Amino acid sequence: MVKRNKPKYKQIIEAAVIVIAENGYHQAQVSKIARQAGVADGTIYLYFKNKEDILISLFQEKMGEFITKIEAEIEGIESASEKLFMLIETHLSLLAADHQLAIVTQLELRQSNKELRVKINEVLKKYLEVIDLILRTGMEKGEFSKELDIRLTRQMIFGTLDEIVTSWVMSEHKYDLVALAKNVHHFLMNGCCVPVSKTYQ
Amino acid sequence: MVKRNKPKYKQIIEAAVIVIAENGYHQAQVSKIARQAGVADGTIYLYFKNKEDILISLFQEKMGEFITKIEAEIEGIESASEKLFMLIETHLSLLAADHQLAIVTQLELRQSNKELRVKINEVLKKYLEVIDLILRTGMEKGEFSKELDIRLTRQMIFGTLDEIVTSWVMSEHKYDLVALAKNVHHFLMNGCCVPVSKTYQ
Amino acid sequence: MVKRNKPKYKQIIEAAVIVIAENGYHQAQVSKIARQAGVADGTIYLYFKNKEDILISLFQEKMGEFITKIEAEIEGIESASEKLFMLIETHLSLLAADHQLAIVTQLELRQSNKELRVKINEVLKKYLEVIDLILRTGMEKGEFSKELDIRLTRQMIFGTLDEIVTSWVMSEHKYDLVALAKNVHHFLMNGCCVPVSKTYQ
Amino acid sequence: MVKRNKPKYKQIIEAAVIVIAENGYHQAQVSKIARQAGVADGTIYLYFKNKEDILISLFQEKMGEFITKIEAEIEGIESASEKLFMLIETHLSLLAADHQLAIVTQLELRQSNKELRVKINEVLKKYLEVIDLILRTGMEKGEFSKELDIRLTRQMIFGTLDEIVTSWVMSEHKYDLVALAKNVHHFLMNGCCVPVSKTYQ
DNA sequence: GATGAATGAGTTTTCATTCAT
DNA sequence: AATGAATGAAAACTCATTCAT
Repeated sequence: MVKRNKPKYKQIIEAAVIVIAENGYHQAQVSKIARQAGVADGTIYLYFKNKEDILISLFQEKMGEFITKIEAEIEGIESASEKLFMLIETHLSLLAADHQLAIVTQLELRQSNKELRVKINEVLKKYLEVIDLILRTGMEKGEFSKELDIRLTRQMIFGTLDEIVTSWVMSEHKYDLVALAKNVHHFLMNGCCVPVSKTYQ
Repeated sequence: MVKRNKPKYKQIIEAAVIVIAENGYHQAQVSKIARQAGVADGTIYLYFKNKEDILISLFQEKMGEFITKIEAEIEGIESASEKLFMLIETHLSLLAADHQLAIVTQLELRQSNKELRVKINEVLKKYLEVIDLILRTGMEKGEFSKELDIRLTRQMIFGTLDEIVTSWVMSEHKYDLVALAKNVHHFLMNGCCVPVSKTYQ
Repeated sequence: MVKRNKPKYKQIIEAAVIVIAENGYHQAQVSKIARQAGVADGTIYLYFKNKEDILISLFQEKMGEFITKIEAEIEGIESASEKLFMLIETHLSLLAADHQLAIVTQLELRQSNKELRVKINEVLKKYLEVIDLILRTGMEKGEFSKELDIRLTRQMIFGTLDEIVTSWVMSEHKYDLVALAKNVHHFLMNGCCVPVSKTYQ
Repeated sequence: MVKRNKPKYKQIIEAAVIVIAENGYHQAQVSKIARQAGVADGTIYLYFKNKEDILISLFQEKMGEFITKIEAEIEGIESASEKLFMLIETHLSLLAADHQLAIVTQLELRQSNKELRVKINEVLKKYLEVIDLILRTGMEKGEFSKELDIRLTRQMIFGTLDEIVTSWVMSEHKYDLVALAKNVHHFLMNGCCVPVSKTYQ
């Protein structure tokens, strides 16, 4: 049985989310996480190589669930545009539903050192590939412009979503994040210019 | 004469940019910055209240120049769309032209604690207001959709630019950042959908 | 088991006495105390909140023993005058027997900041209460003048003893401190005037 | 003209008294004293060798005045006992009349390092000699017991006075210090025992 | 497997003093 | 005589990680 499936593994990760959300990245000492998890400091090191490993594992676990859920949601959908809408809505819903996780991923984990963020980016790649797939599908189906620069478009979609969620977290969740999905989708599909075609309709 | 205008003030800030870019945020000790600036450790504290104050001042100075230059570029332009293009191109140009500054603002300063980042965000607001102004102008002139949610659109534009520059920095400046301006502008104006109107024209 | 009873607690306090006596208050760095105690610097902070806490605890422990011993010595004695003599002799004996402690309490700890000295004074209060008790007993028994101002008399007795010990420490323990007890007691009982009564004897 | 007589010399010493009384010994930086004195930091060093020299000079000047005044008060007095009373009363009066000076000499200057306190003790010697002289006079005149140990008695008198004033300063001058003179004198003359002789009178 | 006491490296900041003007 | 900008040495404390039990 691998460590990943033992109860204390998840227990420690959940404790880390809570401790980081409540105390901030720099005040999330290993001993605090251990206390929150109800284990001894040393026990942490039976499940994780070091502190950084807790954070990477946290991100992997949470991002894994995140991607799985999004893929499940968009699976049966035909239209690329609708797939994109569902990705946006699920992205916003999942983070709106878990304030602590949102704080940890949008604010706190970004304070980690460059090394850790490189590893986080590797985990993120899987999510970016989901976006890429939607884009390629849309281009093949003629829904999206054939001239899209995939990498650039993916960066813009991800950057857009990320900034929106971060702003929402920094505003202390004052407004309804999910309600923005429709507008976000419309912007990503049509930009901010006046829809010329419609004026001729 | 205020400290801000004394030569050592700027000298220390330039030293901080170099030291942070080369060593990373967490390895940028005050003594290293002092050595780079060619002053004694204690001299730093004649110009800055504490280490955090160096970083905030750095961001204020650089962001101030950044905004001033962008405002100068877009000033005489009539069309909001062209203003937006110029903002994008200048944003990318300025950071492409100063690799060290790009590393510091896109990667290193984000590792700072929440307190510092809150202060950084206050400085950022002035830039976001420039974007807002372009959006409002464009809406009034009929160039941009009248239904734009200003806050949301501004977040998407800034999030897009920020993610593009960050990706470019993390790729270690492997490609031409400024060359992306045209595509970015097109995406922000038209989104990723097939330009329906044009097919009917 | 509370920290106070763990062996390292006392070990660190004894180390602090030695280091302060040998190096002086301002040269008694935490790392020096740790080295003398045979523990790591960090271990100090498992037993003491901060450096000041070491010094307060040192004073509390030593003053606690001091008072306990004096109370034990004077307990069975009937006469208030003899109680006072025993207090004087024990006070001088205990400090004469521990040169290092005498240096620390008479000279070095007085260099501490006001905050620490306020806390030291709180500990001292318990000793002053022992003096008060002797004075009240003596007044009730008719041994001491009924017109004594308790607070003032206590201050004079303590001030006398303190100055004598301090002078002895500053003289670098050149003479026999305990031998002074008899004269000190006589002075405190009779003052410096000619014993009028005796002239009539 | 020696420095001692130049106006800035006294000006700096007065500034030091004020700054130390208001801020405490450890918060009395040279630059603060300079500002209070209305001179530049560097000017201090035209009048004093170093910071310690300010403090020693302060003590010398103030103690000099102190001794001069006390000597003037006791000069014409015949009786040693009355001389002693006048010394006590003047000692208490002078410090009661200058709260700032009392704080500085009783509390703040004692935080200085051992080296400085050794020099302070040298200045104190002159005062102790005044006490010694009274004692010797009294012994010669038959007012004081012929068996007095001069050094010890002087220590007890000084220790008594010092402790009384220190207690008063620490109580934040809550009671009338000078009013205690009579009782203090009576105690120093007769001790705390019941005046046996008088009962026979 | 679990514990938790012990370790020790590493950095910001203050402030007395100097000296060119 | 007076200035005040510049200097640079020095120390408390935290916390990730280990390892004997």
